[in-house]
Amino acid sequence: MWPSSIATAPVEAREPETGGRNGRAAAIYRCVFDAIVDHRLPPGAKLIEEQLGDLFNASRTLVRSALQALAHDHIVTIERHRGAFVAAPSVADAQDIFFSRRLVESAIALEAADRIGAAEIAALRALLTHERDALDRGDRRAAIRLSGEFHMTIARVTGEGALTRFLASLISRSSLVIALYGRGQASACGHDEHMALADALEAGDGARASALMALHLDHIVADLALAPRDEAQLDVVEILREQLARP
Amino acid sequence: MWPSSIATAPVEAREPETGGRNGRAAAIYRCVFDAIVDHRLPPGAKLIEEQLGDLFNASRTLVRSALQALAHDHIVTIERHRGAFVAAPSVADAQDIFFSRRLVESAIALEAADRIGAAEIAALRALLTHERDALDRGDRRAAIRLSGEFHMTIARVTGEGALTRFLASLISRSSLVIALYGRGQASACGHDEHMALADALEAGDGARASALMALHLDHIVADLALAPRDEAQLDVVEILREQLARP
DNA sequence: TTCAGCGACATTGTATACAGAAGCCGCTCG
DNA sequence: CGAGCGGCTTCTGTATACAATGTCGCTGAA
Repeated sequence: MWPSSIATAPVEAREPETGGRNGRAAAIYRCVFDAIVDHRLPPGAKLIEEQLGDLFNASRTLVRSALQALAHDHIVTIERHRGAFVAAPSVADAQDIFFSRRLVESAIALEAADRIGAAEIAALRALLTHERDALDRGDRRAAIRLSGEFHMTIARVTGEGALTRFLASLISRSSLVIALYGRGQASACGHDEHMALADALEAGDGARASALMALHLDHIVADLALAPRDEAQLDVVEILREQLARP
Repeated sequence: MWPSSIATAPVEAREPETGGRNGRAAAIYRCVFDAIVDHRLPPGAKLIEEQLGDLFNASRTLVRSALQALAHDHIVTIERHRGAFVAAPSVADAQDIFFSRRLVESAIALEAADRIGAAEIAALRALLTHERDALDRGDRRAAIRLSGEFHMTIARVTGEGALTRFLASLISRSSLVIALYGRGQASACGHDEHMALADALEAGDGARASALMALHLDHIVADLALAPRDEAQLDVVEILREQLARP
């Protein structure tokens, strides 16, 4: 009675998740989003409405709309009467992001191992090849993007829906975390683990895939330099506070 | 030990998640949000900007900001040049929402069993008492809200972060699904299962809690009347499509 | 009676104007 | 010479005006 297409139909294919806005605002959203995720706009960078408006030949109205959507995704922070800035996740935020990813992605891996098909395996292998290339030629930017693609490809095996979108949001925030706390090439370098993950998925071994995924994310977070930034300034405050507390 | 006010506290007390907006827009957001989740505004209801603006003594600017935030949460649908409507999740959306909840919440239950403390157990028990009361006096609205609170309380054992917010969003969308597809008292009626869940958590039996959670959510979805609404119209389209495909 | 065409109305999309807050810079005074 | 302060500038917050577009009802003819 009900066509089977319902099961596989994308839950929301049309909307690029800009907060419901259309065309022009979405373009601004996407452009700024890409710039941030690609580390062309660093955390903390100020995003001035009129500036962006001039750049996109749009009024502040549209720019604000895009900025609000970005703020909703925690990619941008809006401070009252101060403006919008590229988000700078705190250490606690970073831990939260990876805690969430660990929980969600290990469950996804378990699920995906049962459902994954040949085409998807092939897609994963292709991504791994590109990732290898990017690492070989030292293209950090591409490596990070491909790593995200890899994780998203696994997630999409379970369908395109709320969960996938949530993970996409976590992955883009991860990019910010890496920009802030990543050191050297460590963070993009789960390449071997990615391969092991693809193997486990291909073997249909959900339990192993799930465990590998958890481990992989643990390693990423372990490789971060999770110390608070702005040490100098923070230290001043801390030192003064300690000084005052002393008898 | 635990103030009873918790029972009536909104699902998401701290951050109204309005896309970073402040004060007035957040108030509009919250008011409309509550009205929708409490089934005072039915799915499909049109939300006219100027109307809401008059109601809140605010200009359309603020109303739009709130509506966009709601749209981002998929509580409201914005159609270009047509306006904003209370979202009416499709059958596929409903399945997606509960698939996501099942995956996330069973993992959360596993985690929470290890971390839950006496105070949190007590909070769960208190919620169950209130839920019992609500069911006894046939207060469907309260029962649904308390059920959501119960799930959120478990989630909060694992911390307050992205994951908790995501679940809050899924739970509010569940409320819409129940409004559309819920039949009788079935959907609010996981009361016994909630109790078993609390027991498992108290016993620290993560595996059992996780399994119970998955089962519980399966039961909720099984109790929905997941048939497409607007059957007449859809049938016409379907029939014509079949007609055309015929040789 | 029904349906197509058309036009007025209602509602949203976008731009802009104005007000208010926060930060900055130079000025003055100790 | 340095610190405190007041005006100025810049940017955001909100309202409103105008343009674009969809909706609905009316009219007229088949």
